[in-house]
Formats: sequence, C-alpha cells, structure tokens
Amino acid sequence: MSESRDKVSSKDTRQVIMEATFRALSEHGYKDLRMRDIGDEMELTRQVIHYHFDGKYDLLSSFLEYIIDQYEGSVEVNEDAEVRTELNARIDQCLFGPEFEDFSHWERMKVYHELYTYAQNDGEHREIFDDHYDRIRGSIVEVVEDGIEEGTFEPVNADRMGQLITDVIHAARGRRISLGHEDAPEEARKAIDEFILDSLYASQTED
Amino acid sequence: MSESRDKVSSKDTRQVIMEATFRALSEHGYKDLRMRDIGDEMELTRQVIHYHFDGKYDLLSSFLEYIIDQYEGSVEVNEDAEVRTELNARIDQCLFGPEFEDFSHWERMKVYHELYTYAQNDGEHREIFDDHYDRIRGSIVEVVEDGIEEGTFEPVNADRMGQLITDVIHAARGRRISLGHEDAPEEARKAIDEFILDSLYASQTED
DNA sequence: TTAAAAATTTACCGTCCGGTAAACAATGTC
DNA sequence: GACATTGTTTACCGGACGGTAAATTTTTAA
Repeated sequence: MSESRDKVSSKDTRQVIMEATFRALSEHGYKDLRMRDIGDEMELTRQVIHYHFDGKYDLLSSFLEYIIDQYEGSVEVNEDAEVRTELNARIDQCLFGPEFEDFSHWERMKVYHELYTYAQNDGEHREIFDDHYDRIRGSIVEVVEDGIEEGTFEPVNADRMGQLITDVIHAARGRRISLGHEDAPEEARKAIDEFILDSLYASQTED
Repeated sequence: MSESRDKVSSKDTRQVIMEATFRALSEHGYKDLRMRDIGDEMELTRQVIHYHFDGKYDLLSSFLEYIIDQYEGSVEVNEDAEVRTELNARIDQCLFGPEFEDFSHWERMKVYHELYTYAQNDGEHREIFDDHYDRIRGSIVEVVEDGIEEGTFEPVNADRMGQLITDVIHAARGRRISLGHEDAPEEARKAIDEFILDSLYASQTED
C-alpha cells in the first residue's frame, strides 16, 4: 500500500502541481503567473515544484501536454454510428464539451486558449499545439470522408470542409472565452447547420 | 514652424513610442515585454515613456486603441458597389489585409491577435476589443442585409451569416499567425466561397 | 536675451520573483 | 533499528524590472 492513502508521495505530487498550475493560471493569466501563485494553490510549498520540474518553462511545457491530453481524452468517438449523427456528435463535443455541463470545462478552455495564443512565441509549444490541432481537425475530416465514401455526403473537398468546421468551432469558443459571448457556441452550431452542412446534404431532403 | 522639422518635439513623441512599442511587442511578445525593450526600439531613452504615459498599463491601453484604429482605418468601404462584389471585397480585406501585400500587415496582426487574447483577463481591454469586433462584424452583416433587401441574396438570418463569416476570417488569421499555416487565409477564402456563400446564392446560377 | 516651461537624460532605488542550498522529514531496505 | 534515498521545508540570494528624483537640455514666450 504505497499510495492512495493519506500521504500522496511521489507520483501524485506532479498531479497536484498540475492542478494547482491550472487554478493559478485560470486566476492570474499566463502573463502574470508566478511560481508563488501555484504554490498558493497547493498544500505543499512552492519550492517543491523545483524538485519535480526543471524550472518554470519545463513546468509550463508539461502543463501544456497535460491540458491537451485532457482535451483529447474528453473527445469520444463512435465508429459504428451513422455518419450524420457522428459528425453532429463530434461538433457538439468540441463546441460544448463532454456531456452534461461540466463546470470546469470552460475554465479549462480558457486556459487552453490562452496557452494556444501564447504558443506563437515559442517554437516548441507551437509544435505541440499544431500536432494537437491536426488531430482535432482530423477527427472531423475523418467522418466527412467516411460519409462521402458511403455516398451519404456530397463529394466535396473533405479537408477543406473539415478545416472550415474546425475553424468555426475554434472561433466560437474563442469568442465566448475572450469576449464573453455566452451564446457563441450555440449560434455557431446553428450557423454550421444552416449554412455549411447543407453543402454536404445538397442532393438529399433536408429535415 | 513648431514641428515637422528636425526635432520631433511633443506630440510626435507619443507616435514614436507607439511604433517602438509595436516593434518591441512583435519581437518579445506581450508576456515578456519590458519597458526596457521599448526603449531599445527608439532613439529616446525609455524613461521618457513615463513622462508621456502613466506607467506600463496606461501605455499598453493606449497602444491597444492605437493598433485597433490602424486596423479599422485600413478597411475601406464602397457603398456604391454591387453587393456580391462588395461582400467579397470586405472578406478579402479582412483576410489578406489592405491592398497589395503590406509587409508589416501580418506583423501587426500578430500583435493584434496576442493583445486580443490577453484581453480576456482585463475588463477594460476586453470591452475595447468587444466594441471593435462588433464593428468588424457589422461591416459584413451590413452588406448581407443590403443584398437581402434588394433581393440579390437569399433571405437568410443576416446576423448569423455575418457572424459566421467573421468567425471564419478570425480563425483563419489566428491559425496563420499562431500555428504558421501560411495558406490558411487562402483556404478559408475558398471554403467560404464553396460552402458558405452558396447559401446566399441558392436560387441563382453559380458562376 | 532671458527666464519660465516642457521635454529628455542620468543616476538610482525598492521590490518582486525565480531559483538554490542546506536543514529536516518521511519512506524504503537490509 | 540503522541508514540510505527520496521528498519537502525553511531561509536566503542575486538579478531584473518598473518607476522616480534630480540634473540637463531644448523649446516657448516675454
């Protein structure tokens, strides 16, 4: 019984630090984040961070992977579902988060988006995000391609279509987060339905 | 002859500081911007900034308005043009910048986008950006409404359509800037044409 | 020409922040 | 139970950064 009891020793500490970093980041923002702020969010002292991570930059890099993993882990795919249903499901997951309103979801997205934007100034972080973005877009493109192959969707340029949908999702989330437009995701959902997806269903009866 | 000669006294200094701030911001990023960096970008000493602005925050707030004014000033409207042409022109301006490749355009957009994202942590800056975003979206919605009124466009929800286009533009620019996807604006342009604008032209012959 | 006002520079300071070293506690091992 | 290893805390430092005060130059107004 080396773990899961009162003392959290070793591996769990990194997890504790990650969560504390999340809270600190979400309160102070990337620019004003101090190691001290992270320390204030945990029961341990801030110096313990230096034992587990090689300085502030290393910590933030690890955190970046941590929060991206959480994002991707929350997107569940269902290969067997009908393509129209599955496409809608994936769009909804990206726009509204996993299942019934998780209260921390938008807080996480806020931090995620801030890190995303700051990554433009750091080659390493930028690459991590680029790969991640690729996977998210890929999960949309995938369904579009499947739909085209089986003849359910019009034979459009799947990459371009997937990219467009991903962009709209991204922008709507960013608008909700940065400008406080609470209805942005819902409105984006409607716009996608009314103005974009019809290009996929063109030859069919709309319902 | 109080100005416009060798000595730049008074009003011009603020302009010099703004441009120096732009360069410093574009080199170091918002997070790592030091007053010293701005000083290094001008011929004057960094302390002169404190004479013209009330500290770092005041400087950045002024800079925010400065760069937004530049953005909006670069968008030219033509009320007389045919609505389809005018809509395309405005989309292009937002996506590619004013006229033939201005080399500083994307550098300015990079700074603009970074400030935009950081604004989420500052109520005052956030409001400035929100108003600005409203005006940009408005300039798109406007054309769509005109087109619907004169019967050139389908009677869609103009606000939703304008918002969608604005979102796509914003996302594509962000992707080019943050992830280095050089072709994002061009691809977005094609996607808008192929998958979105057709909802406006539905009853007409496509060309 | 000269004195006041405005603008800029030089020199300097207090504080804040990331990081480290050494002391201390807990855990595992024989 | 001793002792090495790992993990955490306490105490502290050096440098960096924003800001200021006073000296200096430039401009404006008589």
